Amino acid sequence: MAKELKELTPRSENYAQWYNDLVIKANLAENSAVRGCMVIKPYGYAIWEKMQQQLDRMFKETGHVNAYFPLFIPKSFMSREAEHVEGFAKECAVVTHYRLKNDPKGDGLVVDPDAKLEEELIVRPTSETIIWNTYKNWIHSYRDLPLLINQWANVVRWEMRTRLFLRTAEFLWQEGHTAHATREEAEEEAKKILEIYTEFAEKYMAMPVIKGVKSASERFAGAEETYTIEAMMQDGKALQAGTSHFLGQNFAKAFDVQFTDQNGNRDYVWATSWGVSTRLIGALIMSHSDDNGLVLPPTLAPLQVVIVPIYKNEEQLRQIDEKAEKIMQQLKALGISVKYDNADNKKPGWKFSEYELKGVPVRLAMGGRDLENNTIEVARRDTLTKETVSCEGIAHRVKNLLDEIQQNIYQKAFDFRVSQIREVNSYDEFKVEIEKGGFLLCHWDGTPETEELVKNETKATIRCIPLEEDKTPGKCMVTGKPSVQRVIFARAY
RNA sequence: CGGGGUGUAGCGCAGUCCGGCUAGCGCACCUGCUUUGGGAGCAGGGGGUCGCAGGUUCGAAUCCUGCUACCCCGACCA
Repeated sequence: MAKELKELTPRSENYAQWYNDLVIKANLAENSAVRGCMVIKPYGYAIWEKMQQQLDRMFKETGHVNAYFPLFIPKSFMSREAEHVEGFAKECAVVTHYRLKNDPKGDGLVVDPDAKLEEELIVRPTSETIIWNTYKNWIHSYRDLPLLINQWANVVRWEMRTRLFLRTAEFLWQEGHTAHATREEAEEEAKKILEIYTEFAEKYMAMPVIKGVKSASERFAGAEETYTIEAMMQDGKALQAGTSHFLGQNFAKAFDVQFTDQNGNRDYVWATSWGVSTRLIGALIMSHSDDNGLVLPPTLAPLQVVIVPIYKNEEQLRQIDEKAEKIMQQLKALGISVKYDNADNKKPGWKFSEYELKGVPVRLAMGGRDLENNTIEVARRDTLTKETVSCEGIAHRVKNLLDEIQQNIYQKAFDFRVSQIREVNSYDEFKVEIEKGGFLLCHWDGTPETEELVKNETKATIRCIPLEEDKTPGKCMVTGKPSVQRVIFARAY
């Protein structure tokens, strides 16, 4: 498999296959017995836990709290907000019965037709409806606002086509749902969350993203504005990494959530919702990995340092054990996660490959030569380079190296993205350029018709209307009509 | 739901066109010895209702019929 993996370079046409192989080989996930679902294996889940911890900290620092709402949503709730129904109806799993029984014909278990639910239950594809139905009872006065709640949960969307981490039928995520007294405050909340997602992506995932708003047709079902962070994978395709929606008063009106303000006036509350999912693990893999396997940023790596002994006999191993133990203590004292792998049923070469595959940022190796010279070999995963250094001050050296690796991984991804972004001014040029991948900055007349045309002819969509890029007006590349600013077109996952 | 493909050991596959002896290979697994600075070598061993059902035949993984599961490409999407 390792050989096959090498033949599938990250930028080849077989990129998707490479990705799946890598996920499976690195022991992150596998397909489950349930169509379109995945089993997240311990190592993959450990990465998710690191992400959760960091995000949760950031949410709490900004005044949010966690809660939990039901998995099942009465069907009638879904139909309350017209656009929301439109957006999700086609991909809902539905519970219709609550009991099985033995088949009278002896064919095993069958659904008991007598146990039909009066009202079907939807397995949540997202929780806006059931949460707003609950908020109705929680919000009466301006004193109850703002309500800033996040939920860590699983959701189900019955997608036609699935891919490990990127699009599974069931996935894990966090979804924030907030209620505010004013439009301004809700809009500010949506933007604040976008900033949190951006910081998380860039600082922790080492993945540069572009902040922007979605065009009307790509907007979340039921939202007035959808903010997004868009990342670029190593094959030049775009991946939506997180979204934050300003919902206006749509859900408040659909679920009749009103409050009384300081002046005694009744009004509907203003809402936001936002989320990131286990798709981020996919984003992490596709942003940094190479032919040797995962490359994880130190801040999210479940294991930051591994120490591998190389020995010819028991006596030598004992000596290495002793030195390694000391180094481990020093590293742990600096808050670095470290594992000493002295299992004797695998050879060093095997371990080297294994930890590279799993993306452990720094590998330390100690053998007979090192014992004599009081040295240790330091290998870094991002550059695949190694050097032999003195054991003196090794812990601080490793700590600095981890920071350097974090920085380097980000810079590499950033430089790659810069090389893959270009301005395109005519539709003919666009058709040629889009085949090369990357983000194309183009003028667009702002109409869904033009967007649709481009999508049908080139499979490229508007990833976002950037918030912080060049705002110079121009003319639409397709129709020649006026355009307020360039938008990003790309093919996406 | 339209178009293509595949079901043979835990995983990956060959064998199928052109029926034939005990169904094979690589990885993984077990045992022993030698090894250990980049996925070790040698020797031995275990593991299969060849997707399911029926048919043709002296004889079927192989031919025929029906069924079924999964994968890929499209419409859908975080």
